[in-house]
Amino acid sequence: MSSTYHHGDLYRQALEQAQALLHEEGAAAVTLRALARRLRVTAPALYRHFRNRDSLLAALAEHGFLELRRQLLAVRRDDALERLTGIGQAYIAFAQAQPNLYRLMFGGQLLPRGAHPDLDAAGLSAFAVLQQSIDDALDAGYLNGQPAGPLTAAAWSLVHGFAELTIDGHLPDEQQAPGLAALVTRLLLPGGPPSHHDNTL
Amino acid sequence: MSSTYHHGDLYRQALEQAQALLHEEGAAAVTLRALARRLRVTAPALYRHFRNRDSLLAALAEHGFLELRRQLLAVRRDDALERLTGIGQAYIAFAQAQPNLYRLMFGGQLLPRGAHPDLDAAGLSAFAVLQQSIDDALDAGYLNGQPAGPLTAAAWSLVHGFAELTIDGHLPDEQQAPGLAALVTRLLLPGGPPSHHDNTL
DNA sequence: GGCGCAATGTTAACACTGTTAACACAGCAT
DNA sequence: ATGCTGTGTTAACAGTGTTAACATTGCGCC
Repeated sequence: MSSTYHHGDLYRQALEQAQALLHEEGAAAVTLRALARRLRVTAPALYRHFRNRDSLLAALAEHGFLELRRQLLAVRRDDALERLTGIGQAYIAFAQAQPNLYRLMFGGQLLPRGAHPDLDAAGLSAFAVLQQSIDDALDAGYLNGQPAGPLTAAAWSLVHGFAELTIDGHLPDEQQAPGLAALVTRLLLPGGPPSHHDNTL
Repeated sequence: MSSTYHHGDLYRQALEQAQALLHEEGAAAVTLRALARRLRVTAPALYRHFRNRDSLLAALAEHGFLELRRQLLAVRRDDALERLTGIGQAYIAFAQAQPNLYRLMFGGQLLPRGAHPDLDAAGLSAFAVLQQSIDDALDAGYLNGQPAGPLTAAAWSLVHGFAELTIDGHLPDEQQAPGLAALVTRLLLPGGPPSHHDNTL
């Protein structure tokens, strides 16, 4: 009827408004009908652009992983070890700035893996940044040459766990001071360059 | 009409079947109507025993925290440091054995904190076990006398993060070998007590 | 320019969900 | 026995994802 029968730009605007909904009210509020209302469009219109609701959520999470990767890549330090801790802090800052997005990315709502290949790929590409920075730190002689695999798993576990516990309010308030993030990311590391360590494979 | 108009035992059976549903199909499948069907009861009957669906989920999560606490308390070792790593591994084992329950407990679906006081209390009581074991390790001269607060935050972050990443399949498969859990829980720790010379207590 | 097709919207409908109000039965205390 | 309280049922409402059928538009093509 009017000039707006064809929205013309619905996919992009849907993603934007869905992001807004997610950020403001959480994943449960990202409902196809609510989203449609915001866009002044009927709900089935969204099915022209998303296979279903899960697929919309997966797109949001995928964007989240790409943005996380971007923010991790933006961390530049001369020293490899400082860059590693900087990346850890950037990771935690990302989660704390967008808790609802972060919960969607890791909340296990989009499992099983493989259901959304693009999402899996985006997640891996973010993970790769962390992995690379650990490899770099090892190459620079840090971390006592511990095996890279477990080291990466431990580092990611630490920042991911800390991020989740803080945004969910599971840690006492005093422990959420900004400085603690820095401290925690450093705790993993041995005090300095090569000293003896009795962990072995 | 029949002898089963009054079910007599609905609260307990509802919790049991809800646990089963959660374990088998995840939190999204724990629906009041599905639960009612399993119990051969109509959905509104459940409202005599639970304020609403969230409150049922909170009860499940609360039981989860109490069971987790029980399993952590069951870890007994002579050495304080060994007990600490044992607790870390028990924590991870709990999450891996009941991933859907663990995700409910930490998925942020039951926020904000304060909405379910009993749940918060149960969570704290589980956390307290970990905290106590760290205090004990510090008292025994381990962990280089680092400040207990950040140390606890880091330890919990590590095990929680590792648990979540593995149950969600975010870590490469090879890194999920059973031994890795042990290795990761140990990575946090300095090589041992400051030195091997005077380890009194 | 006009035509037809593909893209993209709408309407109507179904099955499912949480939730509430009104009603019905059971058992226990008086 | 009588009535009260606990616990279940029935009926209904609003909101959700999703699909089928239909309507409109814009663009390529003659």
